[in-house]
Amino acid sequence: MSSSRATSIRQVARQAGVSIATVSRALTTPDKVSEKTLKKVLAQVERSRYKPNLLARNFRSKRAYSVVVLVPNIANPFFAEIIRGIEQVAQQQGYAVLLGDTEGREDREAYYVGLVETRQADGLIQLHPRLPKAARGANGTLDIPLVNACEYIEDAPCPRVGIDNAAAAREMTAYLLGLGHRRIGVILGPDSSPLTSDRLRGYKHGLRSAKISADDALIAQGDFTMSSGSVAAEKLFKAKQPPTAIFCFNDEMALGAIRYLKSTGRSVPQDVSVVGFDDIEFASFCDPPLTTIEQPTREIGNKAMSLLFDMLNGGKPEPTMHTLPIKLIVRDSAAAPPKQ
Amino acid sequence: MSSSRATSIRQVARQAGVSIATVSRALTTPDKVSEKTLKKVLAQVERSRYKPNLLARNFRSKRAYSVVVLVPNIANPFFAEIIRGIEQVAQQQGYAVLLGDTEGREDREAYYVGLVETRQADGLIQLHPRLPKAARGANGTLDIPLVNACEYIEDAPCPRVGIDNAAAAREMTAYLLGLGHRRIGVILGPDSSPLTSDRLRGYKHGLRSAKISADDALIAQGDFTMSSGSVAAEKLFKAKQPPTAIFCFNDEMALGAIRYLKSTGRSVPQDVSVVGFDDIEFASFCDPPLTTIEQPTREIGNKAMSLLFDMLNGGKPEPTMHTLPIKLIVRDSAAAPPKQ
DNA sequence: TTGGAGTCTGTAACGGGTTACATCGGCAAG
DNA sequence: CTTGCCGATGTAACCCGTTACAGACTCCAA
Repeated sequence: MSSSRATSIRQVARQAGVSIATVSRALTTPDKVSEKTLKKVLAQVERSRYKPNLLARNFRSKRAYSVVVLVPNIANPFFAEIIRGIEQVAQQQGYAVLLGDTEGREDREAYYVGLVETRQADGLIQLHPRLPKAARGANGTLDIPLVNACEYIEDAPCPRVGIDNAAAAREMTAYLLGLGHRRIGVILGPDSSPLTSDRLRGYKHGLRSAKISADDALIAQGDFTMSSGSVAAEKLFKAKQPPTAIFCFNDEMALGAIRYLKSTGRSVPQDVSVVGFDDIEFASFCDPPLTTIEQPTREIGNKAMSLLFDMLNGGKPEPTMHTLPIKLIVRDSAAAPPKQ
Repeated sequence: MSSSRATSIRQVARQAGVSIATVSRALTTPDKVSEKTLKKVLAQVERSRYKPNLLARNFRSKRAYSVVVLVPNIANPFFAEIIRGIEQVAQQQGYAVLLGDTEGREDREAYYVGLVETRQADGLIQLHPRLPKAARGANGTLDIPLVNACEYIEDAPCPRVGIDNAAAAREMTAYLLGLGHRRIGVILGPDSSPLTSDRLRGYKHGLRSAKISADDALIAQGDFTMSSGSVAAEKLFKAKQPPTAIFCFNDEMALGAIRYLKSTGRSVPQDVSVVGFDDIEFASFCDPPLTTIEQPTREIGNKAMSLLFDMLNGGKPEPTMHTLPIKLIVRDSAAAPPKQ
């Protein structure tokens, strides 16, 4: 709060009896300064409680040393974990993380892209499936350094990091088939999400491998919220031939589905099996503990930030996909189907 | 990505045939420029896709237009909601939010305080109960603009926003007493958290009003995690006279307690009532839906940012407490105690 | 016609660092 | 005793905006 102007490098220089260049060097490249001078300068820095003004430093170096993370909803624990991963390596590399919770609104998205365009931030990590309009340059290439995580953007000209959603869904489907299920319902994410179609493809592939044909009556739409899970489950169970297992494309919807099933007196997994996707923290604490797919959230975040860092340091923005491994977590929400 | 240097205000000025000052004025104080010139300048700005370098602007104005939010764990949905509230008004006021997830580590805390000291950020909102060492100046006053939210800091010389924890706990205790409970256990948060002692005081006050004396065997320690809730519940129920209701000082611990109780074959709320605190999103979706205290998270965030904004604009850092109202949310996890 | 007020515009200083380049001194080799 | 090299230091330009101040011009009243 002290309204007195902060000490500047010039004052420190004067009081230490050296030039400002020497002070600057003492602080940023100490090996370019003789030991004697270094000691003298650092002592004075200490004495006058000098803190370099990073606004000035960053201005000079044309870097903000911060990156924006665009996320649809920070209150979603899955995204939160990824952000922790991002922040972890950002901090190691001297970058700060600007939180860009868009709450799904495009104007906010544009606002945060604007931060990069005006150099308040150096790059952007996107957890959305959608490429911000503003980020796409005239000729189709990227205008700003951007990395895409989790939800991938179709043919975006930027690095992506995530998992093999199709393979994961196939694995889960195979697991349910292995338990003896033949009618497996799915609750999808929103249409706009490419990973929904990947997971759906994996699911269908899994069924096909077991020579089971997909049935549209077993497919319900959700939007990754718990309440949508309840609604979708209800729809599946109002059909003529309800499933014996439900594969939800995220854990929240699985929780919602379980809630609906319990409310109708069915028990999980005795009557119906329910599995999720993501392995959020609550998945292991709900009742019953959820069988699900664990995503390497930390690692996704770490990797995304590393990739962005490379781009910021001259790396080419190669549009390669970095696939990280998932793990099937077996808990108690899926079991063999009830005997007829 | 374009490595070509960005267009500067000088180029725009030259190409528009005016001085740099005129361009600057056209963009920041358009009413100081004649209509004709304004149009000419803006046209050129448009044509050359000029974006002012905010690094330079901020440097000049000695403001970073960003604030740090220090949070112990962003993956905690309660904190996430508060951050959303902060971000909402930050954006309105032209500030960016730097995420400071400390993961409980002091070095990270110091790092983020450093961002403010070096002017990469203008102020700090703290969701921790602890005042960062670095923030406290020589004479006990604050060195940096700081606002404290949720968890308050004892005698910190800064504005605080939160709820009346004692009153909330008293209300919840009264509710349980009203249902007929006489042996009400509590699961506390960590000792370091002042709000734990406030809630405990409210609980005891509630009991006293009903002429019930507190029993230390009914008090168990937790740390706000789900697993600690399970452990604490176990401790309470291994005692000679277990409680008929448990008041957990947050929802996660309540979920953990419920999980333990179910694992021992007890049902909630028929055998034991369990209530929480915070009203996180999962509270309404667990089984049974949790009776709890709703905190006005959005509003806490909004208010905290407004207060910080005022401080940054010359307001005095008055150490006043801003108390926001809570609401008792009755769901299905508490009922009358079983008849003996 | 002149003075003065008011509007618009331009010149240039400024902010607080970094860094290219120049300078200086010491020391070893010739 | 030079010369040359090298490490340490200083000088000053530079980054890109904002803004104080001054100058030019218009318009109107005296």
